[in-house]
Amino acid sequence: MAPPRRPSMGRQKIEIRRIESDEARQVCFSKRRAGLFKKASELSILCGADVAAVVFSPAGKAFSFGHPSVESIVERFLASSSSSPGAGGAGHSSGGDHAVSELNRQYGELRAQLEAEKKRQELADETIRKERDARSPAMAWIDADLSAMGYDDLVAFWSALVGVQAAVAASADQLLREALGRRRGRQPAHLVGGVAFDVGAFGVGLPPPPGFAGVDLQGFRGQATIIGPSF
Amino acid sequence: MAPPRRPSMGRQKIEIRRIESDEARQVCFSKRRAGLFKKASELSILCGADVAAVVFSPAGKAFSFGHPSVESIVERFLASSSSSPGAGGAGHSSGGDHAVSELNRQYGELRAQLEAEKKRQELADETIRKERDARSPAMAWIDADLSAMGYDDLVAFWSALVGVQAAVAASADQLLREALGRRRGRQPAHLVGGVAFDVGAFGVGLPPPPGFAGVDLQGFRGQATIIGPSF
DNA sequence: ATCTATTTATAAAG
DNA sequence: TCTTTATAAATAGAT
Repeated sequence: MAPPRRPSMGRQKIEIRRIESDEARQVCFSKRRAGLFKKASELSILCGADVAAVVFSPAGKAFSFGHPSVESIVERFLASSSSSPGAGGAGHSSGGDHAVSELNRQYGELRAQLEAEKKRQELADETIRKERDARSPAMAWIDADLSAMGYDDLVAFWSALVGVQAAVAASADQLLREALGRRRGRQPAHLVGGVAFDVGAFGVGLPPPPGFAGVDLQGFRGQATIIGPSF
Repeated sequence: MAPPRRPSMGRQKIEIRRIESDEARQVCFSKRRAGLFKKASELSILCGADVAAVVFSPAGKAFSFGHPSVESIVERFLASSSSSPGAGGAGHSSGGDHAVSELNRQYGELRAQLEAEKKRQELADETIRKERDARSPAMAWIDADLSAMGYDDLVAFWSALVGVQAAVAASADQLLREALGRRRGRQPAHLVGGVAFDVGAFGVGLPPPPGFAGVDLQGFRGQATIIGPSF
């Protein structure tokens, strides 16, 4: 039986030297240009750095990425390296048909830049979406770094929990009342003037319900996260 | 026999968003700046392209790579983008005027699109920043949509809160024990074998502490948000 | 700075 | 230029 030939030889190691084949070079240029801009974008986002990258294809077509913009970075760069005053504007005479190719160059460059922006945009939108999802799904039950809290913080947190419990109780009470009120009958005597959802009925000492029972705090160095059932 | 502990957890996946830790951000910046410049260099060699990359660290320090030189690329870039396309006029005979004006039209369109994208981007970034600020201030104490919860949900939530309180109590207890243990003296008799942070000491019926007292649930149609003191 | 386990980037091929 | 696949390269986390 013939060895089931791999559908691809996968990525092969290549020497870093000029690619001779025109086509292969063009393909590589496209891929790596995109890769470079992606890296530049990631660097700017991850580290809050200002980054600009400008690439001229062998054919003379310009592509660029810049955050916040190529111009601002270039300006800053020139200003900071102003030590050589002579570097300024070599008088270049704009040649005849040069204008058209120039226009083409700018067009291609803009298009590339726009693509980069769109990618960035998608990332931002994705981030917003994710964060919103993470926040609401009915409730991010609790996400506290207990191990990092000092005693005072813990006491404060405790107090807050008590407050929240009161709110929950009140809400449940309201719900019960409404439900009971909808039935025509008179309300049970033991509810009149009281709360239907008795706060006192749940002792603090009660064992936590399944799923919340074991909150291992010992040896927990990161976030102590307690996730409740998804509503 | 102990599992032969991995000497490293290896590279972990990370979200592409600002690294909060100053140190981690600095380390990442160094590594990725080097990576970016290497990629730029490879692109220029493999494809015979002219490439420039300029990076400003968050601290404002400039780094750059350029082939053949940053200045030459920048100059070329500025020359390309300074003149409004088509304005350069020089009488070039090639290509009909129609092609040029069409190119101009597309160019303008793209430029407008790009600007729109950038505005959009700023908005998105702003949104993310705001939402993160709003969320983190040590902890978004509780952010639950109580009014949307059914009775069962409320009961479940209540149970969760009880569980969290137990965790908080245990954490506080641990803290107290450690604090007491560090003093050389014998531990007070009333603590031996018990919990230093007495769960029972805080009745559920306690009035909520200032700032948590009034959680108006009646007539609340959106999210019931309770924000605690900033730690 | 150095070392790994992994994630990413990308060379080949379709 | 997209997609897929296999593999080289980059790099997050820890030391």
